[in-house]
Amino acid sequence: MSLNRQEVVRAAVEVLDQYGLEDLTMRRLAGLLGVKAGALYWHVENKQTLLALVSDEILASPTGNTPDRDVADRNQGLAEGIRAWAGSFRTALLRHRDGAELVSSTLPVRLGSVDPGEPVRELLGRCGLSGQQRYCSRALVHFVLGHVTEEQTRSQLHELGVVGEFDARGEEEDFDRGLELLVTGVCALVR
Amino acid sequence: MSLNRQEVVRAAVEVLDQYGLEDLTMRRLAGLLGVKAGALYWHVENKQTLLALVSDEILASPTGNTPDRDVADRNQGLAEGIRAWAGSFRTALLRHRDGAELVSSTLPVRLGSVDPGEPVRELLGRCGLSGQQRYCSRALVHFVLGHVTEEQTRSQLHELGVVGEFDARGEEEDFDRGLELLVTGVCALVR
DNA sequence: ACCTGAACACCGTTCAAGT
DNA sequence: ACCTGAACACCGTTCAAGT
Repeated sequence: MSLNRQEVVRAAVEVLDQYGLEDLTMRRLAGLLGVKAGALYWHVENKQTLLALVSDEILASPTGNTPDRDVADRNQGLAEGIRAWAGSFRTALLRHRDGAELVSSTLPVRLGSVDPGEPVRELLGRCGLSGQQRYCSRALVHFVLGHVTEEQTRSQLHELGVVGEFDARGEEEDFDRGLELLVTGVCALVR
Repeated sequence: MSLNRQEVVRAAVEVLDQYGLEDLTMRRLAGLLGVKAGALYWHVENKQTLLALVSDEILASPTGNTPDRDVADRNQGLAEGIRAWAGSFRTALLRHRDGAELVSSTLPVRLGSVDPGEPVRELLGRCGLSGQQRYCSRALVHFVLGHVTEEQTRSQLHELGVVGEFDARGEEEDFDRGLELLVTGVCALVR
């Protein structure tokens, strides 16, 4: 029974969840798969593309946070659409240890095939903001990734006993209120 | 003539600018200083704190972008104050190769002593938004770091001939317009 | 087709021992 | 006080050779 790309990626997600991004090494992954490190290079070109595949897996997983399909068709719909997108994006990242850091590191390299900003650009297009899609989606994606990266880093530092408090409720509040700043800004663009 | 902490940090900034964050290794840094790698541990406790010191150096450097002192005292002053802060923050990051990535990685660990969000919290306080300081400054810092990280990564990929176009003018436009979304959102909080 | 063995060129960090 | 030498326990990647 031989390996294939999918199994390698799924095992990588397991290593990520158990040991974190820092300890997601080719040798450790090979160990979990009962194989030597060199064998992995038959299935993936290098570590960077493997990380891009893991990133795609994280972003492609459904979150149960999907918006009502027909809510998003005017101004109130724009705000709700952005909130729903941001919520499910954040949820997807939080599902895996170091999810936000991994996606952040992998995104600008453009090796992955899933673009988390795509749904929000589509939404903006439907709301008559075709000329504002690029910079609005960039701002929104950066906000979510930055916020969740900080959340996950702090929660891990807390678990290691390094830092004082970690208030999950407060983190979500800050996320929602910070997002609302962008929602207000985007909605103000609509005539 | 023996080394000291300051010289180590300054040499680290040189290595960063010439070789990038990935190649800022203790061995390479030691080489530049004419010393063996182990010697560095007499001056800094470990690599992570060294990176925090480098991050502080980057953030502490003046940018010539400082705002007019007495513009920032009402609503128009709030918007202008945020723009000035964001501009000088971005400029400081752009002064060094991988500046944004370094600061991002170092910030949540809280080993550094310079907090880039501090000036903006002070500004918000002066404008009657004391209850909104934390989440507003977080959103602003995440936006700037995320945007500049993407700018620097893309510009490097472009130099390596990996990716198509890199339009510095367009990047700055996206930055300004994205920032304006947050400026609008923050200003809407003022009664 | 898929994997092993073994190497190459690196890492960060520690620590006895030197001066 | 400050640094060397040498080691420890790792990395990602390549590639002849095996099956």
